[in-house]
Amino acid sequence: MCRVIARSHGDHLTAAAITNDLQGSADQSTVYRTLDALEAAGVLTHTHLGHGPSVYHVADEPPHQHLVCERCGATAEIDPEHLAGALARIAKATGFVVDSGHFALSGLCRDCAAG
Amino acid sequence: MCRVIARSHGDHLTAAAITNDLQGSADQSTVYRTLDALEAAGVLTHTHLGHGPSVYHVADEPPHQHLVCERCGATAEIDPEHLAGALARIAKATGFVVDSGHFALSGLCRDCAAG
DNA sequence: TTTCGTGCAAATTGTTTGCAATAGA
DNA sequence: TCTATTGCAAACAATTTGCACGAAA
Repeated sequence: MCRVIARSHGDHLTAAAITNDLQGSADQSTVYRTLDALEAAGVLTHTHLGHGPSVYHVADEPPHQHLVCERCGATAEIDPEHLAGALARIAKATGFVVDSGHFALSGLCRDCAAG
Repeated sequence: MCRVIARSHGDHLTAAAITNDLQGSADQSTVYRTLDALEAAGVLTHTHLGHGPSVYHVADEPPHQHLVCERCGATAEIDPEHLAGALARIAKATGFVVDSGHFALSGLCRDCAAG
């Protein structure tokens, strides 16, 4: 299973996709348990892209902020720096340290916003 | 059911809470269907606070941005203006029109961040 | 032998759907 | 009567759990 994840470097995999890639060599509860362990160990992180399943990716990738279109499901990745100033201000005002990457920002992509 | 929602003005109710408040006078599928209809009509909106159920609130409330602590579940509401500049920049750069209120921002509250 | 990792199946949570019974226009 | 709204139960998706079995220390 680690091979599948290593091979996926740069990708965003769902637990189901991994289970599937493994073609029976590990069952879905094992996949979830392993994913949990790897995440606790700091090797992986997961992100909620929207309503569907979470996606996992290796933690040493450059940080990125996900955008998901509510209507068509299109996704984009942006530099989290875009939010840094706002999040710093929020931290100062409220004490909350926001991890903006954990949940995608949802909205409308250019096409859906235009349509 | 509309009475329950009207009475809740300013609150954030889960579908389960509404069903519960209704004490059997409407079943959970009816609640979801009504919520959908009211949302399509623009009367309500829903927000994903994190992992649990969505919360619904009347659409004419002043807009607010939710913050949820990943560790202890504490929530806070802030003025969405904090994000306006960043979101405008994102829109300009990517075409994405972000609806930051649809998903809460997750992170650590002051206490959990300190601990 | 004692412990750990795994598979399997079943439970959980939040939400949706099919369908027949019912209420309204 | 024809249509729209319900309730009920079952389906669903994503994830978690209980438990017994097999491998490994």
